[in-house]
Amino acid sequence: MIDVDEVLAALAEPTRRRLLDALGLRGPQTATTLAAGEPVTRQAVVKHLAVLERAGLVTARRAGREVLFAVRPEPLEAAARWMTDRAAAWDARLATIKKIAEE
Amino acid sequence: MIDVDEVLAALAEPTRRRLLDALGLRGPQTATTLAAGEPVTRQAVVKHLAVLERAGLVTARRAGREVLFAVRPEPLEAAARWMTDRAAAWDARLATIKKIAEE
DNA sequence: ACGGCATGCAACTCTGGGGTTGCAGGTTAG
DNA sequence: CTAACCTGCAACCCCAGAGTTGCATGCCGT
Repeated sequence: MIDVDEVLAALAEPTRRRLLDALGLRGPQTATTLAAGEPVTRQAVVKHLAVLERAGLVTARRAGREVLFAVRPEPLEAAARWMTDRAAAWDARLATIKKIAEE
Repeated sequence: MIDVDEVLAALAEPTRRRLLDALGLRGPQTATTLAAGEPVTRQAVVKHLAVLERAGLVTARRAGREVLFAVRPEPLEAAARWMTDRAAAWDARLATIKKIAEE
């Protein structure tokens, strides 16, 4: 369901991370509002939000003439699990190698 | 110490993730060996390894005429913590907003 | 000593994606 | 009704970075 590849690609961008922080800190906002706090155009923000939405990190909700974006924590948690799983696997592997080397 | 920005940027690349998987699965290997299992040149692999090393995800160890690369789990764990922290903060924020809306 | 293999360095190509501008389409407030 | 405001679409610029080729350097085994 959650595509870790897309989540990681989305998080690789500093501007996108700042947008997520802004949404997480000050609650749901529109692209225009977000753009006011960023050094880029509204259009650039819109594109970033599209990437974030594709990764499942934000959801868009229409309210009249404006579109509110809100964060969604699940993909972050999934990506974090993906990482800890790999880290654990590596640790196990390294331990095995060390053990073999000691014999 | 560990720069989450660089870790995320490093993990955003599919080839780099595959290289990490190869190293985590089959243990320390040289750039040449790794390149044999990838659809790209050895030079490309070398560049990727440089990025991974800068992020702290791998370490290089010289052994005679070859250079062995090995994974290092710590940066992954740090990045995972970074994510879960943010996810938790968002959850708290969302709960607060929901509570306010209900009153 | 030398042939073979692995690394190291440099210059070059080219595509993806971040950013911009300009304008058209809706919606709301007054 | 209309002016103001926000969103949506399209075309365009630009550069970082992924990838390549070619060659020089360095280490090993025999």
